[in-house]
Amino acid sequence: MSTRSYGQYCGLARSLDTVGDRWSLLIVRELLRGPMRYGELVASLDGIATNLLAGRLRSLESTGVIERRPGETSGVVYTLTPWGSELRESIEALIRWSTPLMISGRGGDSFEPRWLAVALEALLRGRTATPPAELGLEVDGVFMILRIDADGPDVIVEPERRPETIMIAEPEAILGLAAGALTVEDALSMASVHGDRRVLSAVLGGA
Amino acid sequence: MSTRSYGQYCGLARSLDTVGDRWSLLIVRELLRGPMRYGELVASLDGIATNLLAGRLRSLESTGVIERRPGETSGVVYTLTPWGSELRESIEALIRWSTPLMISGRGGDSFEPRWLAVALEALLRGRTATPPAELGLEVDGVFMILRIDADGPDVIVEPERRPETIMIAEPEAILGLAAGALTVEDALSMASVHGDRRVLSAVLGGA
DNA sequence: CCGCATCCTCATGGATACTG
DNA sequence: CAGTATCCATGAGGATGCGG
Repeated sequence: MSTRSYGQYCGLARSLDTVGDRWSLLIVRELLRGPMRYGELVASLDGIATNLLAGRLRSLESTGVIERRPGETSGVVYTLTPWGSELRESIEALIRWSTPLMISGRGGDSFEPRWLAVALEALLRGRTATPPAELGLEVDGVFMILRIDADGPDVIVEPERRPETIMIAEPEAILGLAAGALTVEDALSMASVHGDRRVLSAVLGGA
Repeated sequence: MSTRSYGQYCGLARSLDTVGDRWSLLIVRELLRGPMRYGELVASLDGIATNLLAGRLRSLESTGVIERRPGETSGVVYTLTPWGSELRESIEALIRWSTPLMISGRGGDSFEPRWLAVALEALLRGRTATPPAELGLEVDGVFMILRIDADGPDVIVEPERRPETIMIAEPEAILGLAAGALTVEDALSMASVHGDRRVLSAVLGGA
């Protein structure tokens, strides 16, 4: 379908032959948080042409990165294969690398809380806590829980319940804190916190 | 110059805005092993149009990924900035992900020993050895030393001296062994080894 | 020479309309 | 809702020219 192969017997080149075209990795990013329908992908990847999305989905399916499945109720849903899920490592590495690009601010770009969930897990990967610590986050009107326990970080978007400590902030403040580019004091000056601020430090602050 | 921005306030999208166009990450891969001249890049990235290479180099320089410097004797050399070097993590993750794409064999693709050096470091990252273990590799007529010590793996291409144990093989056999997709016996049947085979197991074989 | 810039052709991406 | 079909804009690939 799309890309010409680089024709190089090199792992990077072959990876890029597979997921290197425009939009492909963003599609995988969306599916990292669970199966999605075609329409949801169109909505989330604002601006993608529908023919391009259809082409990418077919290409990713043919290379074994994603699978088409009958939906629970109707239609089809797209999901990552086990090998496709292993792209999480690469995607998280690129997200960590992007820190200087992100702390410069949102500008006029669009924003989805789901992207923040992926980014927080990437930035906090390797961090563990016993006993588990939970922090509520309200961003762009969407509520989520960031939990760190012995298994590492995990973000739940739109959970049923709400933890005691809650931070209401712009994505910049939360990302800056998680990336270590902002002190807790700086972040607090850009946010509103209810509950115990020590929880905030414990979860999002430096080690 | 090139890419349209995705317009998303997401670390992955912003990373791809910066290094996501065709050839960009392959240029970074080349520079991971040291500064290179324009002509060397043209030769190594077989198939890249010269105007494209010039454009990518300008773009990568303007975003702070690489730097132009006066060469030791004459001309200019391109080198990674510290931030650019941090792409190693992402590139190595993509290389590890490519394992299924690589063990299928070389096909008609071109091959550079330098790419194997990067791949071996990616696949063996995290592995350490005390005392240090050294294995010589001869691939495509090029000699290299793979050394694993307390700091992790390191590959030297075209070294001065030669270690005692040397494996002469196709890249597929070496990669398959390093990736754990081949047993030592299988790899041996595809290769010729001089010296102590236990060194081969210790360096390239499973833990 | 080496380090690009120009020119031309064609494949790919982008926007929108349309259909099973 | 889940895509195709169509048409235009842009970027990639290849050959060649040119200045320091």
